[in-house]
Amino acid sequence: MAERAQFEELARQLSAVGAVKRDMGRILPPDCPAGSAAVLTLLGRHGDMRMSKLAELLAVDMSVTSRHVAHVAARGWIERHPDPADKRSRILRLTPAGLEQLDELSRRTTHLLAERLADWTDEDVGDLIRLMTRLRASFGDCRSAPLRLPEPVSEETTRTPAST
Amino acid sequence: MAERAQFEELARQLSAVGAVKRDMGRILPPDCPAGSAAVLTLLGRHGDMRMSKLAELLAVDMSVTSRHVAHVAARGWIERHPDPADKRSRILRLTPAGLEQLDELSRRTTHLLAERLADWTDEDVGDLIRLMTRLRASFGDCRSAPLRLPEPVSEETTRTPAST
DNA sequence: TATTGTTATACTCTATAACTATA
DNA sequence: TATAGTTATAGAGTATAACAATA
Repeated sequence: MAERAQFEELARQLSAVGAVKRDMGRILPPDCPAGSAAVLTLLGRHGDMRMSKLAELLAVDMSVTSRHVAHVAARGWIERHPDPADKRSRILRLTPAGLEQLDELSRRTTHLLAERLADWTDEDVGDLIRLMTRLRASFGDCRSAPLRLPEPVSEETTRTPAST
Repeated sequence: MAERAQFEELARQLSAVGAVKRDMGRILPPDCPAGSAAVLTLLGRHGDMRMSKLAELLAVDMSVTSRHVAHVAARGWIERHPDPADKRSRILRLTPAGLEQLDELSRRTTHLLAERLADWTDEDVGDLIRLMTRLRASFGDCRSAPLRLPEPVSEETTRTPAST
């Protein structure tokens, strides 16, 4: 168990990491704020899903999810299909334009991070990712979905954000 | 240098850490939102300072700092003294009531983190603090260093022109 | 009656720009 | 003219509550 001073420092770092997030937000494409980018990213990683599932992954209220999704859908980046199994639900799916947008997002964030973290080793970045993932999990975050981040690109037919 | 997939994952974690921050925000005392808490914390940690210095530590615009400070001052948690060396400046100082509020803040955040991170070792927390601190340092003065974006792949996008 | 999703409303945080007071 | 700080305005993100459609 850590000490009080450490917890206070962690709280400070959590508060201050907003500056990094804002910096990332400044290089987003036009009409694609952070909320939209998160929607596209999660759909790209986890595939088609319902609103409620997306809200869970975003860890925000469904009303917030609805707004972000409406924004993204209005720009043609996703489509909302009726769920044959439950007419109340809507299945979200990336469009080809959405895949392009997602690729542009990936290119920009990758470029920014590669520049800012030029002196970080692969292991440094991996450690930070692992600890942040664990932090979210410790806060009762249901988002720890089986994300096959490692390298399972066995097939290219599904929506993978066109990396490489 | 890390790889693209790693950078994408880090971007996702940065986006998602907002859920943790919101969870922390929910246990703040009445009339003390996150912005106010950050002001009190930084004054408690670094001692009396001017607005411009506080804005730098907060990593937000001075106008934002001014609003937070006004909120905190209106509740009697800090005082704004004239700077004898520069009459444009104001020296910020915690009041006894501010110190009490700061202690309450510390108690609540420590309690929450101690509960959420019950299975974290002292070293785990230290590693996360170190890496987040380094992350912020690597982004440094992100506000004054606009990033040059790579050229879009094929289509002509409507990006902000030149920006110079 | 419960659940899925949308919409209305309000609040927090932030940046830009215009403004004042002083250097 | 330049700087420290304030205020007005606008935009993004979020949560709560009321609502509609379906289970």
